[in-house]
Amino acid sequence: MTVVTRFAPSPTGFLHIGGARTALFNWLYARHCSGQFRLRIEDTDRARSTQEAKDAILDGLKWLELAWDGEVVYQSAHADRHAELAHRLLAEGKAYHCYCTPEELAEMRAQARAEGRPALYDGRWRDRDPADAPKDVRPVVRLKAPQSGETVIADAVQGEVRVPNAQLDDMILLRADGTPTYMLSVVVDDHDMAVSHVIRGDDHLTNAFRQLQLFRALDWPEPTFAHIPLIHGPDGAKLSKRHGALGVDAYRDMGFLPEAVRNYLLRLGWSHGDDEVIGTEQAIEWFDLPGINKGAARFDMAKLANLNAHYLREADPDRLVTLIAPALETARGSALTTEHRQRVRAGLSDLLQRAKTLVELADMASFYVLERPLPMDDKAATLLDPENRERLGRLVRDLDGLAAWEHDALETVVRTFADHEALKLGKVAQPLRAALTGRTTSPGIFEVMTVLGRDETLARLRDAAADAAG
RNA sequence: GACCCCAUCGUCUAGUCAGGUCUAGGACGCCACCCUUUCAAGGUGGAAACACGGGUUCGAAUCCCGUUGGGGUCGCCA
Repeated sequence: MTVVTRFAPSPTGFLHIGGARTALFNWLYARHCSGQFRLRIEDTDRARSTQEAKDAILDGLKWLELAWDGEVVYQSAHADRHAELAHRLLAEGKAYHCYCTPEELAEMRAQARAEGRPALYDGRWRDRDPADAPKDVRPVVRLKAPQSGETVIADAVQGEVRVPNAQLDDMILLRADGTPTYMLSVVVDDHDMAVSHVIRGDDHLTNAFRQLQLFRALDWPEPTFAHIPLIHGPDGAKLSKRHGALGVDAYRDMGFLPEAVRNYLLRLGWSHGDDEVIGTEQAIEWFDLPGINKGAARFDMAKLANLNAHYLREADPDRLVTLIAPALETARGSALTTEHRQRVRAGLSDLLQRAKTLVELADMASFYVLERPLPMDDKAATLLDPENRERLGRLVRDLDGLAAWEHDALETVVRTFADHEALKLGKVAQPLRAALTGRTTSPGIFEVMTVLGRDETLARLRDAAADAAG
């Protein structure tokens, strides 16, 4: 049997982090089984579905590099097919018309609740004579679900879960206006798309029982269900916008790499022994449904950042330069020259030991491409007092005479200079750093001088020294 | 309220199904020290958990029951 999984979001908002994980698990499982990963947009609620949301979902999946197989299926396109099956059920006596008004239903629920009973439809039109039908009410179509016994799901993640059928009422298949409901559409589409494994958030677990009843009424083979736990916020409550229910685009903007997000999401609720860093190929090989935990996991930005730092260091340097180039151009206010790119490229490995995100990387790299005179942050400006500026002026003369502009030679000159001034190296290195980078923290100062090159280094130092004179 | 699910360091988790090898392992974060021109990175070390109560058993983190806590679902939404 070919494994077919699907990711089926409703286009009512962005692709949030929980949805991204659901998509990842479906993608991974399909790849692991050499099967198919399909994408279906559940846009049957036309009032709430938007084009922006559809674009955001597609863009999010592309950014995460979770490619789907075949064409995107839009559920709304199959409404006729869905309705047709409801009519088939009606003709077979497996469904019936219900003439309850919304008000009547609300009253029914309120009363059931008040009496401590489950808030369900009581099936009052199930076996009633159609001749009783009121002329002024358009009926909905409900499934004639089993009333006794229990429905059992052998869930690949949750295990065997059973619910008494008395807890499940006759769900609506077709609304009063004749359009299909989600419950009907999902089952028909999953069948028509030959979906073999339904992997989704466990907020759908209770829906699964009703869907199973529908599959049976239709005499269709049942898919395997796998309900994965939801992701919670750091405080244990449902993930909200406040702590991470952001669109995946927000994570991209925060400077995370898609491979890092994938690895993080994979480890959230799934594990393979003590392995933490799991690349995509490895993930495809190892991923399986039984490894998924049943409990909800909390989202932890610090761990994502740690993983991101790891993938940043493993990433192709040229790719990183390309990724941070826009931010660097914004910082300097104009396009980057080839020399700028080369400088950033040369300084990258050192920068990478300090950055956890692309945003941090771009920020730390900015001094390599900024135009003179270099802007100084407060601490750097304070450090460059008249005494230190004059000292830098003297250092420029020693540096200017240097034959080879290399790391070790530069270090020798600066150390010797510090000795002559009877200072510890740090007393010279810090002002030097301020003059060269505009900040008090940066990669190793000799590394900076090497990457900046003789001309730019001396020019920046003269800028600082000149201020002492003026 | 009804139904369903879950419960190991602050967090993600290994171990649970097939009880002993667990004075409970790893990772992130945190703390200390080392390294050091700053900040990091790196190295070394450390604090930190089986929710609680009953059983079953020679023996329970592991099995059973209960309690508590958390989550999910109860729409002519998806």
